[in-house]
Amino acid sequence: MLIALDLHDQTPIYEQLMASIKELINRAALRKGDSLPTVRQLAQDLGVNLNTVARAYRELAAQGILSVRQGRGASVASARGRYGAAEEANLRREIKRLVNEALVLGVGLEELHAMIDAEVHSIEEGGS
Amino acid sequence: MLIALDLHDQTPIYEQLMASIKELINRAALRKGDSLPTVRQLAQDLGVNLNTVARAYRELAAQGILSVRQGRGASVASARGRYGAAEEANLRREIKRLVNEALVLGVGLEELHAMIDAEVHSIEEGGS
Amino acid sequence: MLIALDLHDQTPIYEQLMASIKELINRAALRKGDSLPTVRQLAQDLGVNLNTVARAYRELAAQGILSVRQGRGASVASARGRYGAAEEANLRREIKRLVNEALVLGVGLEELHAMIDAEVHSIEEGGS
Amino acid sequence: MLIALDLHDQTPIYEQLMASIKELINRAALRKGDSLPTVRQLAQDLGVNLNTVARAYRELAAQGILSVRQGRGASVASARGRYGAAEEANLRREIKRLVNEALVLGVGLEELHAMIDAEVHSIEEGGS
DNA sequence: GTGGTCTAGACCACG
DNA sequence: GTGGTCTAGACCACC
Repeated sequence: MLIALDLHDQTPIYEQLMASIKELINRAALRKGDSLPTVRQLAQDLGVNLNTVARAYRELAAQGILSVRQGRGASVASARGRYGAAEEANLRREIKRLVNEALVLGVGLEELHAMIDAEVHSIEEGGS
Repeated sequence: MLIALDLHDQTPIYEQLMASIKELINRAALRKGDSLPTVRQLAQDLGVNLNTVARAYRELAAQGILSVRQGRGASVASARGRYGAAEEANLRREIKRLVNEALVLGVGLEELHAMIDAEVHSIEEGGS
Repeated sequence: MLIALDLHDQTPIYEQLMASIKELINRAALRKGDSLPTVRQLAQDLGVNLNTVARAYRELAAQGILSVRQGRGASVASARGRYGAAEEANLRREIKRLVNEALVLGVGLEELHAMIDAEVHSIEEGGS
Repeated sequence: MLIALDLHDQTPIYEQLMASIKELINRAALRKGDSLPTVRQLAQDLGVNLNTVARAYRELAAQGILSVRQGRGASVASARGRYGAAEEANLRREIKRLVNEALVLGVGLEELHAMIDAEVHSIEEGGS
């Protein structure tokens, strides 16, 4: 459960936390059914407020990624329905944004694909 | 100069504006040296605050994409150096985020590449 | 006595249990005077905490649906008075909530009635 | 903009707020594109904390019902996509719960339909 | 001046 | 002991 937050980064802490947990799931450091640290524990470990962690857990639960229940802690949801229209639209928006960002920087299509592959491999191999 | 802002989207307007201008450059609707509308003009056309447009121009200039000179308006920078370390780090961060988002949604690597290609083609052919 | 709990659902387990027992009564799988499993038995079968089952039984008894006697276990109350003001107020509150939820989703009045009929039929025919 | 909260009710204030806003929309007291009070204003009017109102707005925005943007306040979303699978599943769950609640109370199907119609009419005519 | 985020700390519901 | 809710108050990003 190694999670690193960058407090200098301007993206909200709860979003960084959500991204980190998603990454842990993708690299199988967290598997379906696994329990996550308690809100209070993780908050203390990371040096952030309890509510910040709670919000991350809550939103991940709303996305169907975590299963959070009162008195029982949080765990990785054991099954997921296919993503909904909202999620797909959001993903396409991010892709569009990324592509334009890359092209205007002079990063070509092939180079972009290569960077993505590199990132995927880094995730699958457990590197950070 | 067709720019469409999505007021439902919760990304800041100035960022949407920056993305739109980058897209126009990528699809060659704006070429190197071309002039952009004045801040006041574009703000009025889009119905947004003057400061919002000014910020978009300013940040694009900081990225070396636009050239703004006092009293001469803004234009597409005629030449660009290779992107710097900050831009590359930023691009990699966005890639990492996108990849984790896709994987956790159940979108596989190949599907992701396909979605990117589709987006690139849509840009190159001038579709929105 | 087939009771299925959905651990993904975020409604409290004791409430799910109460709803399940009510459903069993409505579809006549449990008839007036029938005995229910002991708290310990049901808790073990469902893999939930003993207090959770106890609370469900206790609240159902408070609603006049179950009859619990010390040392004799729980059974379906053999007769019920007409529902009280508290129950009716509660039902109306739930209806109000449901109607607003449906309308704002774009589910019209007729569609809502149809969904209710479908649910009732599913219960009467013993399907889950 | 008359919103009444019941602080004795055990349902969370932010959920009561969400329900109230949905009701105002359904009875056309709030129409598409209309602005809502600022978070601070409404919090003060209702005598609740700013964060409580902010959460209600945020979750309504996540449901596509409100459009909330930094620096511009909140407004009723002018258009909604068809509800997703999650919303429909949730609605069906609430219906199932309501039906079992009614039947076990001795409220028959016709009576239930009548209560729903009464509620809808009360909403459409602007009564509370 | 708008909403967004974060903190600190309290109390409650659930298991 | 778990997560959920609420409050009070601060600071920041955006328009």
